[in-house]
Amino acid sequence: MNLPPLCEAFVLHFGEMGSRWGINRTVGQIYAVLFVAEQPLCADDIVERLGISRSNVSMGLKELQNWNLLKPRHVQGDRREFFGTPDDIYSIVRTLVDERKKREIDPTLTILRELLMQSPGSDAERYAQVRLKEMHELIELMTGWYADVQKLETERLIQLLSMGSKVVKVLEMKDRLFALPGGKGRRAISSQAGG
Amino acid sequence: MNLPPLCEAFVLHFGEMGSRWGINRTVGQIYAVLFVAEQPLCADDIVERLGISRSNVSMGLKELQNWNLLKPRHVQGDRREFFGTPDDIYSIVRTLVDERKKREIDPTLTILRELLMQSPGSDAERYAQVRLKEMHELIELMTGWYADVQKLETERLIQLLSMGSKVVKVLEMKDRLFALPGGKGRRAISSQAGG
DNA sequence: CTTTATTTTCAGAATTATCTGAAAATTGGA
DNA sequence: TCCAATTTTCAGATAATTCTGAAAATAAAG
Repeated sequence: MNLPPLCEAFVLHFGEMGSRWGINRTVGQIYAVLFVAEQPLCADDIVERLGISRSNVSMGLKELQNWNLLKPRHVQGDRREFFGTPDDIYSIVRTLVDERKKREIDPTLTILRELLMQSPGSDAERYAQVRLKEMHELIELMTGWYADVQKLETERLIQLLSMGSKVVKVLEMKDRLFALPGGKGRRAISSQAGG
Repeated sequence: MNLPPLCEAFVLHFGEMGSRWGINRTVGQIYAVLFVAEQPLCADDIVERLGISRSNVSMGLKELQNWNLLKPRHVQGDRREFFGTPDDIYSIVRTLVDERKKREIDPTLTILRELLMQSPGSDAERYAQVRLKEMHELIELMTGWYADVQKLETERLIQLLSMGSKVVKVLEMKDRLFALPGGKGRRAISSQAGG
């Protein structure tokens, strides 16, 4: 590997992590190299830095492009194609989450809905549906939260995440301030939650 | 596979998804079988349902236990060990997130901190540190949010997730109500966010 | 159209992960 | 203690994946 020690350490770790997330180690390393590179790189730059075959780099770049994780760049007077990663790290995370959702969560929700439509043919199936319904509701809750929060501009998102659970305190305060007689103010939330 | 069609469809899908998340397909299937089973199962029950070898089941169960994902159960007058999954699906997700954090996020934070302590020996390393710092701050923001939110009881968590970005509206309202002259009320949040 | 730089494809090699059966270890009861 | 039931281990077999080099495809420049 032909990289400064600091970069190499990061690239190795990132590749390792990638392989635990269902991403090919090499693809993770290619992404890491691009992430810490000040300038966009072409395929041969990556070959040189990682010491892997040109064809391997080609396939890796293709995969990363399928994930919308790369920014293609052109260098004046150079026929080769260069790639970089988005400057805004939040946009990287958004892309990652969106793509994983599309590939993994959405198909899972589809299957769960299909299975919940079926009429159970036995006690075993009836009980399985109870569990599948719980799972379906949980996934919907989490994806709903993400879909909503995703619309926020980054600064607002940071604000929200920084608050953490303190938000709940604010909600309680809001409830106290605006509660109608009989606690009507909270019912809208509870009904969404309960399922 | 010796399962009712509905269960089989779920088990197959879950195994497939598992393999995209760095979990062995068979381990995913074992978990899925336990998840939809009304009663705890012993290893041989799983052998029968999945049609895989006894030793494979043994290793799979061991791995799931390392992830704290199983509840060992005992059946009166039976020497065999039985396993189930927690009834509360929220506790399952908490365990999953905790374990992944422990195995993947925490070591990553450690490495990032180490690399950020080093004095850069070149422009390339100097720039890499800029990017690594961005990544470190983002991960700290997200894990901080999780650590905080994790403490909430499930009902509160559901409430918070159901609100999604509407929380921001409530925050804005709070700011307007309690802002000190000169906007002092928001500074605590902005400083955490900006880095 | 031809040439040449560059990228992509893909069959087979190399590597890695997974699975199995047989043997060893463990455990609870007699 | 011994025995029998059960679980775990692990070396080798099997299967899946990743990687490579060579050839094909593509595309810009002449």
